[in-house]
Amino acid sequence: MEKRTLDEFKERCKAFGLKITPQRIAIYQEILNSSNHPSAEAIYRNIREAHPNISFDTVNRTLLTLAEMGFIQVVEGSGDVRRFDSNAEPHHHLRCNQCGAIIDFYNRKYDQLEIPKEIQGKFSVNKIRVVLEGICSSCQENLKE
Amino acid sequence: MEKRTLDEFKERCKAFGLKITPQRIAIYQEILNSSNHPSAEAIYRNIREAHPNISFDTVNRTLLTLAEMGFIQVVEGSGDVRRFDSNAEPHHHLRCNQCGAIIDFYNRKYDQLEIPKEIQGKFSVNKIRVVLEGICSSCQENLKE
DNA sequence: ATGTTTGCAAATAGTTTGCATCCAG
DNA sequence: CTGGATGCAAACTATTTGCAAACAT
Repeated sequence: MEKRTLDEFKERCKAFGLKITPQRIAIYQEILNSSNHPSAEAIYRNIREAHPNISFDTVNRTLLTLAEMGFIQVVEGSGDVRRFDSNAEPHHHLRCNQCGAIIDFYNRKYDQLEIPKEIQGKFSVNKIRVVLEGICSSCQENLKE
Repeated sequence: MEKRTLDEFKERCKAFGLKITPQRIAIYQEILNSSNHPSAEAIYRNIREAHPNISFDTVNRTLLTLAEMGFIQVVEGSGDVRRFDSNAEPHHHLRCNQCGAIIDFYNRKYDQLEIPKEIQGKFSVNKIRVVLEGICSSCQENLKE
């Protein structure tokens, strides 16, 4: 379990050539406190209480930067245009982080994954989907060049 | 494997109280041909070739309707506002189809799922994520009322 | 000093809504 | 006929871009 300290954050910023600004620190602290999956707007609202002068753009841009650094993640697919899947059968997805392609695949084992006990009863599951993220073959080709 | 015929589509429309219009049929045929995961815009462009008078709104609205019918799916999360996940550790998601909540959970077994042989080599996987879709406990409560 | 970051404003993109007209049932 | 569906336009919402001023290094 990697530890998440302010110092570690500063180190990482340096490693990425990013300056340490009060705004970045405020955003860093806010996002670590949020246990749900907030939008930029929600984070902005919270931060404003302590930092009334911060702008929404800074929050939004910084979150995107933090995601690039790998400090946080963007919840899959959100923010993109809506895409439809003509395949109504149960199936799983390969997702290319480079080009954004989504490739369907089928797998019996994945369809039949066991639902963890902690979840049974609390949450009623009606679909299991496995998403494998990575780099598709054509992007791998392109990266070689 | 359920079969996808025009007749079956018409049946389903009737079952949902939806009228059978030339536009619906065109959209139905187009979406079945698309093996990738198109946006409404992309489907609209394709349909226009054969049906130059169709409007984008009709395409978009019909796709949403087809998704409600369960005829097609919407790719997870897409079209929503962007949401961030402060948790950079590998973890999995519970997704409530009612209220849209995303709940993190951890599971060792899921982290270590075997990558299907067909995929190894073709696609380089660097993250495995399991998404369990269903209804969260608080929405289950609300539905009882 | 200087190059990045910020805050503001404007532009863009995507989605949704309202409504008059049209058409399937 | 009649209610749902369509097409157009306008309204919204979210996201991105450009740029001058401010700031970290």
